[in-house]
Amino acid sequence: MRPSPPRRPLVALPTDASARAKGRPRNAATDRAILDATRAALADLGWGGLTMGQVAVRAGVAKTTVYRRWPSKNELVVDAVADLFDDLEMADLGSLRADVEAVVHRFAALLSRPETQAALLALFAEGTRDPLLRRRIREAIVDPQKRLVRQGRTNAQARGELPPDQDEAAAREEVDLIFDTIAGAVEHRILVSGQPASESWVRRFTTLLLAPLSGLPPTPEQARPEQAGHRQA
Amino acid sequence: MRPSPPRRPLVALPTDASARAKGRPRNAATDRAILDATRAALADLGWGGLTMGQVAVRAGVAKTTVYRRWPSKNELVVDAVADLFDDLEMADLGSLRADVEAVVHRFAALLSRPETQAALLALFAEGTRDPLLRRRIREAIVDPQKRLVRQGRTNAQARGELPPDQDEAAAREEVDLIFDTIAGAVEHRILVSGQPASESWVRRFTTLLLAPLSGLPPTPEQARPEQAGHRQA
Amino acid sequence: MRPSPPRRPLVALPTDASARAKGRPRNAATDRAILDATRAALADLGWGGLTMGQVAVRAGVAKTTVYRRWPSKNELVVDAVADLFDDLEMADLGSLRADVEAVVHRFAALLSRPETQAALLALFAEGTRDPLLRRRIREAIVDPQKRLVRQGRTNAQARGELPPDQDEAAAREEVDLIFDTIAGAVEHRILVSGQPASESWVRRFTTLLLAPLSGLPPTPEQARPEQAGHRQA
Amino acid sequence: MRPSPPRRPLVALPTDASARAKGRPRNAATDRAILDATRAALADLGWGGLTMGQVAVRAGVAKTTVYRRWPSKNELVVDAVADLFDDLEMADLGSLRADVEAVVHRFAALLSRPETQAALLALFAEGTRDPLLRRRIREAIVDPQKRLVRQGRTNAQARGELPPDQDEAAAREEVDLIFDTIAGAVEHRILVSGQPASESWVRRFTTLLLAPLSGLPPTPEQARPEQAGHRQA
DNA sequence: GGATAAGCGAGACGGTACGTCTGGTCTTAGT
DNA sequence: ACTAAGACCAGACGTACCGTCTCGCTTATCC
Repeated sequence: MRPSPPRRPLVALPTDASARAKGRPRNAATDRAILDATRAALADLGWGGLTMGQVAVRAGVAKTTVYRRWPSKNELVVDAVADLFDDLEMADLGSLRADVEAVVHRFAALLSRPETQAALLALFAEGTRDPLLRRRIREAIVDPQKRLVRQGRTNAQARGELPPDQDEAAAREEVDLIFDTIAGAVEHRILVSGQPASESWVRRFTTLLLAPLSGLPPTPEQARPEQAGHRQA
Repeated sequence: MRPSPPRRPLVALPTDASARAKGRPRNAATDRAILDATRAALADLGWGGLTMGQVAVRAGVAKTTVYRRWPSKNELVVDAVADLFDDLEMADLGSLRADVEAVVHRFAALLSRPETQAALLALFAEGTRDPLLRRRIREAIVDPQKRLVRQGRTNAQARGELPPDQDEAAAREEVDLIFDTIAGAVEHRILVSGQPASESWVRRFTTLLLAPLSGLPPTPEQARPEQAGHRQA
Repeated sequence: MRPSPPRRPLVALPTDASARAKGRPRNAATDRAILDATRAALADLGWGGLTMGQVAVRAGVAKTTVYRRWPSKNELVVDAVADLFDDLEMADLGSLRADVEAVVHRFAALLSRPETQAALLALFAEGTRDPLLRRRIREAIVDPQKRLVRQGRTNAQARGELPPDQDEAAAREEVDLIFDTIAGAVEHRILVSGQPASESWVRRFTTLLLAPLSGLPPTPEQARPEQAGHRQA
Repeated sequence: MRPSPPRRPLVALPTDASARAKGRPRNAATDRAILDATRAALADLGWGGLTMGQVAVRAGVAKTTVYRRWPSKNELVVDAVADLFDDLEMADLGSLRADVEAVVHRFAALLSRPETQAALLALFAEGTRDPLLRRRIREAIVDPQKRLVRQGRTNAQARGELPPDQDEAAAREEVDLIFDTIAGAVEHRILVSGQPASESWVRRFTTLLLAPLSGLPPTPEQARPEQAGHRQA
């Protein structure tokens, strides 16, 4: 759960624990209720149908109380959705391929939830116009996922499947590339093409991703029709 | 430009040239004016700021006239944006790598236009809830791009860079995978991460895509720190 | 009923009967419904409880429709209340005293209606700050009453009870004085002191008003305890 | 300044000097600050613009503090305005006419102050619906003025200009009539008609009021155009 | 060439949500 | 007990668009 600082939810919050806030303190349970209501409303009504008033009603709270904590629908949804992404974790299953497949599956599962579907692209679309929102999205939603890529990399390096980083900047670019490719492909597959990230699709996609790692074709049982000597266009 | 049938712009349009419409015919220039106004408004105001009323005003046309031709903002924007994608073409530059890089560049250029940025993700987001809209998006925007992948494949097969298709279904799955990967990665890079698809990024991404094609490392100048010696391991 | 011109309800309305209004014409019945709803709401809820939303609901009309015709509560109430004053008429009962008593009674009756009570003073209070509103109140509500004084005067002059006007300006000042005195006294009696304008009170008040007309005491049956023998002292 | 009882400013205030209040005593200066702030805000913003919050801010005091002392805007304004009326006093200038003119002038001067204008009619309007408020207005504002009429009467009786009261009830009715007439006429002149109570107007109005006292026309220099034998309609 | 029919512009209309404001109550900490 | 500060609920505010409708007018084809 994103914290909900007294006045400026977007900036760094020193919250000088010493400086006790004046006046009546905010009800912490209200934050949870609002975020839950937001997710429920998103799943029910979609992005377009989501209104601050609806959220307030569902949370059993006055509209002003919602606005006091989140200045707009965008910020609110960022936080509501970010919660969903907090659960993502990198598995360490003993091989890079297994780890990648696992994370792709988890990401796909997340994108299949109605509240995520309703919110994610709409949020990205808004972020396109509003740099502040984009930054917030990045911090709350995108970067935590990027962390997974980094961690998977580190794990693989520890196992000797990948060489250690030599150039810091190059490593970062590599992570960005891998990340954009994974996230973009899965999102496009599920949200735009509207097809599920099936077992087989995930296997093929992982094969594509890992191809640079070996001059050899992947192990036979994963390589299906497309593998015969040439893999793709 | 999408044609604009008298009543049902979404379904097949017989337009039995024989059955001449009764009453006063529609002004064809109005279609163009509306679509242009839509794109301009998108670039200026973004998806959220775009309203049918604004479009009408900018097109110098009555609101009813817009509604008569497009039943809603969604449909209107699909058509307005689809026009932009009509220009995409597959180059035939003599090598698969060159062709891929070229098409990625063109796609990236398209996604950098303000009207595309404002519209594309928002449209996809709406499509998430409305299957009809999703189908329409697919037909008008996504599939034409998929065609590029198919064509690039065919070209490469003609050159001998790729083997001929053996299994129809497998080939289709292959195309889908490649397409989702390219489209998703570029969209994510530009629209979500907010970074340009630089020369270098495109090169590295293409290398990733084409890796399965060879047990050999890519040409030296593209091979940078991150893979040195490990591609073949 | 105050007319309700298409856009500027406050200014003179040429309404070049020739220049047919563009667009869909307003529904005339809606004007009536709104004004009726306003009076009903005033009587039920008082000035403070009256909201544009309530009026709209009671009139079975959208809030925007109310705002389209009257820009604010003030203007709306002016018109709604003005209707009530349209009924006031000067009787011609054969004597100035009878005429005055009749008009005072009618005015008092008007001020006893709940909708008038709720509205009149509140309206005057607002007029205190807003010169435009004051002018509008004067035109729609106050002046029509002043007309009664003038007409009563004319009638009395015709009967020979009053001498003809000699000085125009003086006559106007005289009318103003009489009018402010009558209106003010009745309003204060009913609305501030909260006591009814009883038969007896009206008689005594009329006596006070007409005293300057004669050096003689008023007719005996009206002269009651409070003046017996002392008027002439 | 109205005293400010610990809890119930509306009811009788025993303030048993013996019964010392528990806890921290109220700051008496705060009462003054709040009432001053109320008058200032009234003059600046008018009745409609006046809010408890505004008053609190201007008085440099917490909203709760205001509410603790005055349960609502109405009560607060009654007290704030009542202060203004405390200054009214009956002069004793040697003749009834002079006394009446003097008191009318003072009353008119009071009604010309912005804070009075903003408050008085609005208060009366509210009183129309709320009997408790009406009573409070009467006690705090209206009755003190009525006292002036009584006192003027007594003075005039002492001088022999008026006969002594014979019937208690009749005298009271007489006072009420005179009072409603004076107060009403001046209020209407200034607040509704929006014209000043000029020297000349006051003279003519006084003449009207005093006419019953003599069968003779008033002294020549006061009797202006309108006096020639007949005074008015 | 007059009937018929649709296109078109203008604006009324009933709705819904907006984001803000105020009122009045409450809940804290500090005096 | 009191003040100051601010959270909180409730609900009105006036505005913006929505998508539909009702007009008067125009512009075509068809009989």
